[in-house]
Amino acid sequence: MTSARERPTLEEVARRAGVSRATVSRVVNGSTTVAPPIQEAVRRAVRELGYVPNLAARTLVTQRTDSIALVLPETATRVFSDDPLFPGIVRGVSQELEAADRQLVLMMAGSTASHDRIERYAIGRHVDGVMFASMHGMDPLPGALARIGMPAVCSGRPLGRPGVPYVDIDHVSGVASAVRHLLDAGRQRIATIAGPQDMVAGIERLAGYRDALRGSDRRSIVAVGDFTRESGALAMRHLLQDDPKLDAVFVASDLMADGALRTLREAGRRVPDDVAVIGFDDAEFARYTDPPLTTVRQPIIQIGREMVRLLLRLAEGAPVEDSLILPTHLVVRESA
Amino acid sequence: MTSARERPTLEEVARRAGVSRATVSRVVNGSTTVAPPIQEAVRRAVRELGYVPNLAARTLVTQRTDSIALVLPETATRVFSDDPLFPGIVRGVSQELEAADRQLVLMMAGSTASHDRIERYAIGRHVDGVMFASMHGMDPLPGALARIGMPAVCSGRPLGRPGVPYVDIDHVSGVASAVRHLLDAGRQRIATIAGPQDMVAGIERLAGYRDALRGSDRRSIVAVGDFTRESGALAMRHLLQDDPKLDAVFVASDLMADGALRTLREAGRRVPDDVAVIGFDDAEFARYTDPPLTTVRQPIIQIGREMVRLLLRLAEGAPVEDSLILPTHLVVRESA
DNA sequence: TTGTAGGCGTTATCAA
DNA sequence: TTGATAACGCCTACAA
Repeated sequence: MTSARERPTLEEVARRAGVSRATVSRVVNGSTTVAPPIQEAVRRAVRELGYVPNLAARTLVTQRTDSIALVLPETATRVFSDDPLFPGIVRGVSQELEAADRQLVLMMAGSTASHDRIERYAIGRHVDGVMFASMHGMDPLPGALARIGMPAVCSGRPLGRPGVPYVDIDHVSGVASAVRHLLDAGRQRIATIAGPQDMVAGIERLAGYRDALRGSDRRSIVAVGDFTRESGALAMRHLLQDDPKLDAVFVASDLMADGALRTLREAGRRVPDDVAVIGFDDAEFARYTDPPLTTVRQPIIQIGREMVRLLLRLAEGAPVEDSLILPTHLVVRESA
Repeated sequence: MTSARERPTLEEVARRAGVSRATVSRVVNGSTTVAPPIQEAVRRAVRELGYVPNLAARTLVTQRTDSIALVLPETATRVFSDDPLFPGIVRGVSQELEAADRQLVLMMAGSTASHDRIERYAIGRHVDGVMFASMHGMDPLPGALARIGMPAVCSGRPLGRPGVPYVDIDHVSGVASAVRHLLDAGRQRIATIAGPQDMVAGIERLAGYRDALRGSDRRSIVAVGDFTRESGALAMRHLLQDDPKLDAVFVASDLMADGALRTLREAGRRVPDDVAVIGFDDAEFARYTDPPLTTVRQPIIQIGREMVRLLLRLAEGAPVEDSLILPTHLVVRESA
């Protein structure tokens, strides 16, 4: 109904305030070298006209957009499902970006088409940098972006040659602390439910489990899930079939651990009396499972924050380390 | 390590292909009025140089960005919590946007600062249009955007004077079907757990409940939550104190209904024998509650899709209706 | 301290 | 069918 289609430009503000475009630009961008009365006049003109800078024009000359993309190569459904890692990362990223007055652009890429569109978006310089999380397989995009000078960082070591800086946790030592806890408790048959083997978190935690068991005389008992609750429940059923006498299981994510807990309950096993269970992540809900879950905590919010720091330094041309590995620690509750 | 900092421009592609900038532009944008051999030469140059158009420059002249924002005035934590409405909206929006080859920019605005940044972002024309969902109170932003010619639509009727087109459901008739179901079953004391009264969904569903009860001789018994599971559990406790003999409760969201179910269980009430429970939304998990939840289904994915359709038509200057109201229907399971 | 002028990389309007 | 050329709106030397 209302129109006022045309948006005012610097030019018009300048005319109204009786100064040049340059002066208006200075005021708008907070330069201090403008006489106070003129500043005031300009500000009034800005207010009266409702002037807001055209970001495209500004970007064209400054070569920056002040916005940063976070790419999650997952469908919206999966991103918003109850996996607590996504909110954690997004929170950390948001906090740090807010502090730097940058805009977060969240992009989900569940399909090839959307993956391509994101590529064009980033290469087209709609954003100043790109962060990746939850990567599967060997995605060439981070490396490709880095190669053409677009700042990029990953959460989790990229598979293949890194090519871009990344923030990750020490999966192996995290898992080691969990397995050691089980060994110390005298558990004899320690199984694992591993994560998907196309993701670095899935791969490394399984490797960590194997490493940790090597020193003992226990053999490894493995089932593989995909980090969802359902896959955890299913994997637990398989483990129970493979070795009905198992007395402990290290699960590579809390969500899968929750599924495993359900299966154990249905199978009549008591936790931790018959079977000890340890998860990974220390998700919010881990405190409320039945029984409360012993788990390896990873500082997920901090991971998000560190990604941003890394990226911003990268973007301003500062030297950055190739990787940042954050520590984990075991949170002992009642399930083991 | 690698550099190749400078990105190739149209100019360089033109030089390499031995044609003018205009011709390159035509090829890049798929104009058919270019001779095949020249097209081929240009394409090769594009490939060899790894040319990708600078979006800011393009936007500056075309006045469009091909990306659309979805604003959720909530913190990341809340958006990613288990409320099934967010994923539903995002899925619907994504699907429709993908079909239109537009980029989705998801923006969360839990704080005033981020709300302001989003305002600048939108007014600065970083996007071609803005969709709002989960609005609280009387947010002036949608109306403000519309007034300056930025296409905007809402999910849920905006409080106050609309000012922008919106997609919503028929809350009142949805609630009516639920309450009628309870009345038909002979329930005598029908309570409600309402949603937050700064959101239109909270307000209208409560009004619907009151309307529906008016015809009968039942009195209304009301507690208010904020659409979270915890608030539902708490509100149910209050209702039980207010009227220990209540035999039915209509809950304004499935998440709150789940909380209410838990409270009822803890209080030793059988559902639906002692107390019938009806929710609203038909979330995924409503099928798996104990007992499975009778609920009012709203077509959440379709809401997302319709918002996009409305917005795209608005953006191309086509006439659009002021609002689109989608139907709901009662899904009867075991809780009522 | 303020203004002038050039240029950022495209698209679009003309002529040729 | 192709090529100059003028915008698009802004920032930033540089000059005054």
